[in-house]
Amino acid sequence: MAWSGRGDRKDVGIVRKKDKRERILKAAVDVFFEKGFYEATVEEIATRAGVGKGTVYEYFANKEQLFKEMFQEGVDAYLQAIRTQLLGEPGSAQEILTRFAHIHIGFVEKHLSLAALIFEGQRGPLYWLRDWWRQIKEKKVAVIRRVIENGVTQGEFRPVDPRVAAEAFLGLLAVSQLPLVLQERIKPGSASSRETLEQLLDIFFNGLLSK
Amino acid sequence: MAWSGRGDRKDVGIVRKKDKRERILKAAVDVFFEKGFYEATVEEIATRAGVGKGTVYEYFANKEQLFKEMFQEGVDAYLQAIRTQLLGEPGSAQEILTRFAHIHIGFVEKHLSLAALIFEGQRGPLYWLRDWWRQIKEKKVAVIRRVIENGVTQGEFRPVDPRVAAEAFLGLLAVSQLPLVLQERIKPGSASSRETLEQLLDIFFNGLLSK
Amino acid sequence: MAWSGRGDRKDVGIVRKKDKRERILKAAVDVFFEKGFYEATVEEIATRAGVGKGTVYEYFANKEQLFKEMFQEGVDAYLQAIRTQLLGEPGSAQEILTRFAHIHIGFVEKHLSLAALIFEGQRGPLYWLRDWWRQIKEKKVAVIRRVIENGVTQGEFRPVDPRVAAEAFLGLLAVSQLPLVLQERIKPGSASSRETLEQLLDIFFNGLLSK
Amino acid sequence: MAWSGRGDRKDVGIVRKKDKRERILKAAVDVFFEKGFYEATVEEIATRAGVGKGTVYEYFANKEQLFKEMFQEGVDAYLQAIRTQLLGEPGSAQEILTRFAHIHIGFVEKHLSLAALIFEGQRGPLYWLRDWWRQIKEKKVAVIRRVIENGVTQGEFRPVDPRVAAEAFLGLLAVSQLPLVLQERIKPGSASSRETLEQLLDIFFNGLLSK
DNA sequence: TATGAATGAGTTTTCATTCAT
DNA sequence: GATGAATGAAAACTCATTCAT
Repeated sequence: MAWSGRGDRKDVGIVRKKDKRERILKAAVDVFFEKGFYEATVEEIATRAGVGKGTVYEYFANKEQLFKEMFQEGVDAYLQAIRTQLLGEPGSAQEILTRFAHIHIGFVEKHLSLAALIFEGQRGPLYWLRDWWRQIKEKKVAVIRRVIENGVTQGEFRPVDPRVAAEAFLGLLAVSQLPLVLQERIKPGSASSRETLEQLLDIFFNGLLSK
Repeated sequence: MAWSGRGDRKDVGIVRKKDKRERILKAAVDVFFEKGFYEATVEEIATRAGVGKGTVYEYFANKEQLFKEMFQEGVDAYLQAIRTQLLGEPGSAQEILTRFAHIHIGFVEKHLSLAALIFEGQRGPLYWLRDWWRQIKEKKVAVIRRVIENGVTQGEFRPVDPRVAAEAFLGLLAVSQLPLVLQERIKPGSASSRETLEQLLDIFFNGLLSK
Repeated sequence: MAWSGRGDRKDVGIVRKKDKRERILKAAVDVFFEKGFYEATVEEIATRAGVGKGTVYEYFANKEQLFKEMFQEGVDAYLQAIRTQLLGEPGSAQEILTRFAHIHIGFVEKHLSLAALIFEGQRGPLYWLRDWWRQIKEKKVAVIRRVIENGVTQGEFRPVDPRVAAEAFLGLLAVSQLPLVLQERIKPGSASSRETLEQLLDIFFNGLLSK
Repeated sequence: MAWSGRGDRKDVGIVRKKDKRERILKAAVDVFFEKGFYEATVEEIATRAGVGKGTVYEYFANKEQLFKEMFQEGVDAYLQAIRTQLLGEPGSAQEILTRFAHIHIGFVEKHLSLAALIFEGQRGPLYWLRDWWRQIKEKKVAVIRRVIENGVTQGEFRPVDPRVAAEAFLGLLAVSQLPLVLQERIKPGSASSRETLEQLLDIFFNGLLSK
C-alpha cells in the first residue's frame, strides 16, 4: 500500500506497471495537500504521477473518488500503524497513551502531506468530509477513552470524564502536530514537535494523575 | 459592523442603502459556511443578500476579497470581544484564563458559522488562509502566553513553557468548540460545550497549578 | 415564435435582447440538421447564433434540453399550422386530405431543416426520440383516421381499415418530402415535390389498377 | 456471412478463429441498434462479441468503418435475398410486387435490428449515411419501377409515373415495417405487420375510391 | 448606484485508437 | 494474432467577472 512506508519500485528502471495506481495516489496526496481539493486539477495530478490524464480515470471513477480513496487509504494506514505498534507490551495507562502519542506523531512526521489532509481536515467537498472526519475522530476517541477509563478504574488517574479527557488528549496531539502541518519552518530557537509533545503530555498527565 | 451582535433593524421598508455591504457580508458568512469557499457561488450570496450579482462587485473586488474581508471582520470582532471583555477586573491567572475561555466560547456560540470559518480553518484557498491562520493563532497565543507567564512568575502555576501551555490551552478550547462547529446535534445524554469546557479547564488547571 | 414564418427583428440595427433565444434556436435547427445531434457542438451553435457559449446555457439547461425544446417548438408550430389552416371550410374527405397534404408539404418546404429533424426522425439520442416520434405520429394518424372514417361512412371511400389507410396516407406524404429532406438537388428533368405529391395522391385516391 | 440466415454453429467449444469477424459484426448490429452509432462504444461491442477491444481493430479500421461494413453487408444480404427469391417464377406485375413485399417484410422480421439500421436510417454520421441511403433507395426504386413500367405497358396498371408509383410502393412497405422497427409491442387487438401489409397492398393495388 | 445578461477561460470526463506484451 | 492498459483530443458545462443600461 502506498503509505506503508517502504520504498517503491526496486527491481527495474522502467516503472512497474502496477505501480500506476500507487503513483497516482502519491501524486494526489502531494497536489491535494499543496492546493486543496478544488484548486488541484486532475491534469496536474496525472502529470506529476507521470501518466496521461485518461489513466487517472482508469483507476478512479472521478476526482472525488480519487480523493476519497486517497483519504481512506491514508486513514487505513494510520489505523494500521496504531494497531500494530500500540498492541505490543501493555503497561500503565500513561505509558500506553504516551506510546500512542509517539506513534501518532511519528506517522505525522513520516507522511506529512497525507497526515495534514487527514487530520487537519476540511479540504474536500465539505459535506462528505465532515461526516468522515467525525467518524474517524470517534474511532480514535473510543480507543483513547478505554485506556483512560482503565486508568481511572485502576486509580491511576483522577476521576474524570473519560470521553472529555480522551478528546483533550487528542486536542493536545493536534496542537503538537500543527506546526508540522502548517509547514512552519522550525525556527531556530523553538522546540521541535517532539519536545513540545513531551511538555504537552507533561501538563496533561499532571492534570490527570491522581496524587 | 456585521458581527457586532445587535439585531438588524430594517425600519424603512426600503433597505437602508449602506446596509448593502452588511447584508452581503452576512449572506457570505452563511453561504461560505454551508458550502465552503469553492462550492459557494457569488450568485447565491447575492440572492441571499437580496441584491443583484453585480452589486457584490460594487463592494468587493472579487469573490476572494469578499471572503477575506468577511474573515477579517470576523477576526476583528473576535479580538474586539476579547479586548473589551477580558480587560475588566483582573484576578489570578487562572481566573483570567477562565474568563477568556468563556468569552471565547460565548463568541463561538453567538456567531457559529462565522466562528467555524475562522477557527476551524481550511475552507478558503489554502495558500493565503494558512498564513492568516498562523497570524491569528500567534496573536491569541501571545495574549495567553503572557497570562501564563505571570502565573508562573507568581508561583500560581508550575514552571512550564508558557508558549506550550498557551497552545495547549487554545487546543483545549478548540476541542470544546468542535462539536458546535461540526454541527453535531448535542445528543441527549452528552455534556454541553460549556460543561465540557469546564472539565477541560479542570484537567488543564490541575495539570498546571502548583500544589 | 421562431418558426412562425415571419421575419425577425425589425426595429433596430442592434439585435434585440430577447431575440437571443430565437437566434439560438434557429442556429440549433441548422446545426442539428447539418450534423445531427452528436456531431453538433454547442460551441458551433453558439457561434452561428452569434452569442457566446455560455449564453446558450442561460437559455437552455443543456444540449439535450436545447434539442428537445427546438424539437417541441417545431412540432407545436407544425400542429398549429395544421390546426389553423385545416379547420376552415370542410368539404369531402378527399378534399380535406388533399388540403392536409398541401399544408404539410407547405410546412416542409418552408421549414426544411426543421421539418427534416421532426419528420425524418432518429437524430437525437434514440431512447427519448423514439417515444416522441411515436406520439407525434399517433396524433397525426388520429386526425387523418377520423377523416377517412367519415369518408368510409359516407360511402366516399371503399370500406378499408381507417387506421391503416391513415398510415398509408402519411407514408405517401413522407415519400414526397423525402427528396427535400435528403437535400437532393432537384434534377432538371425530375418532378417537383408538389407534382410528385399530386401523383401520389392520385394513386392513393384513385387506385392503381385499371378496372 | 453474418446475415445469411443460417444458425451459428459453435461446435468446437473454442470459437472458430475466423468467426471473430462475424461475431463482431453481429455484436455491432445489436449495439448499434440499441444505442445508435454515437452512444455505442467499441468497448461494448467488443465485450458482447467476446473479444478484446483491440481485436476489433484487427478486423476493422475504425468504428466508422465497422459501421459501414456492417451496413454494407446488411444491404448486400438484403439485395441477395431479393435477387434469389424474386427472380424465380415470373407472374403479373401485381404478383411480382406482392412477392417483393413479402420478401422484404420477411427480411425485416428476420433481421430486425439490422433492418432497422438499414431502413430506418439516420443513425450513423449523417453525412455519409445520407448518400448511402439515397443509393440504396435508388436501387430498390429502379427494380420496382421496371416492374411497374411493365405493368403499365401491359395495361395491367393505369398509366402512372412508374417512378412515383415505385416510391409510393416502397413508402407503404416502410409504413408496414415501422411498428417492428420502432419496437412497438403489437397490442392485442391490433393487426400484425403482415396483415397491415396486406391491407396496404390492397389499397395500393385496388385504389381507395369506390367507383 | 444597481443590475443581471452575456461571456469564455478553465475543468472534468469520455472514449476511439494505439501499441507493447 | 489477440489483448487491454495507456493516452489525449475533444466536448459539455460552470461560474467569476464585466459592462451596457
